[in-house]
Amino acid sequence: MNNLCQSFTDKLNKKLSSVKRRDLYIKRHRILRCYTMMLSSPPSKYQPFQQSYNMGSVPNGMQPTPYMNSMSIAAASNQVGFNNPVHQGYPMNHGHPAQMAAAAAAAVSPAINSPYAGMPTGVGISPNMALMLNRRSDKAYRRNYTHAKPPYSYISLITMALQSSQNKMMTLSEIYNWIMDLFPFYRQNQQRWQNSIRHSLSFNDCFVKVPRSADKPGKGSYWSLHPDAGNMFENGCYLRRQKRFKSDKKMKSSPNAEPGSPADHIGSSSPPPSLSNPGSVSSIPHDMQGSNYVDSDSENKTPDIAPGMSSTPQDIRYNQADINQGLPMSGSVQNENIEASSYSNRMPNQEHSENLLNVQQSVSNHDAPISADSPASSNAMSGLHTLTSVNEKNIENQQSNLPRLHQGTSQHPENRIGGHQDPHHDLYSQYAQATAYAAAVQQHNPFAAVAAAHHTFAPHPFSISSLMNVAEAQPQQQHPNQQQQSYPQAKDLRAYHEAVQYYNSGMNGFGGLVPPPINDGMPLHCPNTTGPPENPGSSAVSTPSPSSTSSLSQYTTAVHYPLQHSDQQQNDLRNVQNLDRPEDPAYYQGCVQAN
DNA sequence: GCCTGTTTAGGCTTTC
DNA sequence: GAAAGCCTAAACAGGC
Repeated sequence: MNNLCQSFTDKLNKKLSSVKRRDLYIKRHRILRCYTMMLSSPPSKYQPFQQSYNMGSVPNGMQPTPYMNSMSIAAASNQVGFNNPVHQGYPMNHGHPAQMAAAAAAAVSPAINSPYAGMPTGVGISPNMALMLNRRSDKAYRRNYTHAKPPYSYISLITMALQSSQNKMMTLSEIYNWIMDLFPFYRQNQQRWQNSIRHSLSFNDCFVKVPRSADKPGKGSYWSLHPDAGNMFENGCYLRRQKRFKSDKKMKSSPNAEPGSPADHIGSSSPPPSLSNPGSVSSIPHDMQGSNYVDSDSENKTPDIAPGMSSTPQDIRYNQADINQGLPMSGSVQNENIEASSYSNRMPNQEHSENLLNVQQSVSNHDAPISADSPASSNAMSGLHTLTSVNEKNIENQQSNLPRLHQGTSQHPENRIGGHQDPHHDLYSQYAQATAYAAAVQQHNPFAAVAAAHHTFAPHPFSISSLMNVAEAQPQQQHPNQQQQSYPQAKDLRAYHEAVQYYNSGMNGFGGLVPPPINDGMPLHCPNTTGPPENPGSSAVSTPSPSSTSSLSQYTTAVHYPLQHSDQQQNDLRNVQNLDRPEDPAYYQGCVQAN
């Protein structure tokens, strides 16, 4: 009996072992096929990665440094993931040289040790995969993504920097620092790219020079974005402009510009108000500025919009200029500033903007809560009630648009991700915003209403909002022995890495196939099969943290959502990945890595 | 001298 | 193939 049991157990174990081996083989085979296809198409020379140097070699006549030697060590450890320290002295995770070995070892277990742990987008890579990649003669694939050139153009970088600035303007050196702070790649060869930055600033009409104020002496002028250039990167995706901005004439005072408005200070010697009051500028989230799913003729309509959900650049400019004029984002409530926001050439939505101003001003001081009985609160609620009817209509519009979220593949040019359009993102984001705003209004909560109006829901993953929010969400730890660096807080590069993957994914029209969702060699497991919310208007709308799994899954969805591929390509993708996943974004909510 | 800003030129890639 | 967008290099001028 014992022998029988033992025999049975042995057979069972053998069978299980066989099954495991077979499963492992299948998994590896799938992965191999995926990457074989992905790598089979020769990368374009235009892809910035090819310009980044290979590990173990010295590019562009640079002298080899200990740092580069460290990179070679990491390369020898098959570390193709993102665990490499960026630079000695930069406060990145694993950034200390003494942690090099640990970082290299961490490459085989990125889900645990990586600063990007939990990323469902396959940032890690298994030793087998790394070995496979190393077999390729093309050394470009053995690069450290941390030091790969970001996929953003210089114009994009400048735009991002300026958008991230509180004043929406920066000096040249501030732009330099911002870029170096966010992208370690640009901490080298500074002369080269900084020359290009200066060239871009001068050459492109989208950037305008703003003279310094008398009370802020210093070298160089401030640089700002041309107000009409606000939609260069339509939906907040900064990978590449859709169309170059051309100004007929160098920025002059526009007919609608009032003295003191940003436009009026271009080329003038008087300082814009934001210079003397740095905290005075609010901003409509850039991610919503370019949302252009609204009908094209909406410019001619009285905008039925919620704050921050303007449909045209003109509306945005007006709102933002209005806010810039009169709204102190910090400090006490100043009702008199409303008076300062009156324009001679009023636009149709001026009243709307003033209502928003009214609300915003009343709630802008978070340090001094406004009591329900205070004039400020009354003022806020007055403006809020005025806005309510407008927003109810807007929410209806959002709801009517939302079903397009689930319509699957669309080949309309505006829907191409490759064209930096992601209507799914825009619709969902704005619907979420409208819903949250409406809820706040219904609750007579001006604080929440303003927060909702100016909150970016699920911003474009490569927008400046995503970059900065993710960075803030993960404060960096500094080594106790580390000196204070010139870059006070190196940004988390996760969004950048996501952009890198997006760039390589082929979803932007630059070639290549979508890489499989692999993390440490294992396919992702998506437990959420509940599909899209049946009632989009329900409380299902949430506001995921940019760094949350949910948010990242939305990104994953965006990347793997085969919008612009042909049927054949989509079939190829499915065959390669053998995943048979539904195309509905909601399917991927809450994806986690399989054990 | 260094930094900032402008301009010109050439080359590459992608799109139409 | 042309046009557009982008990158890189370089020369030059002016200001600090």
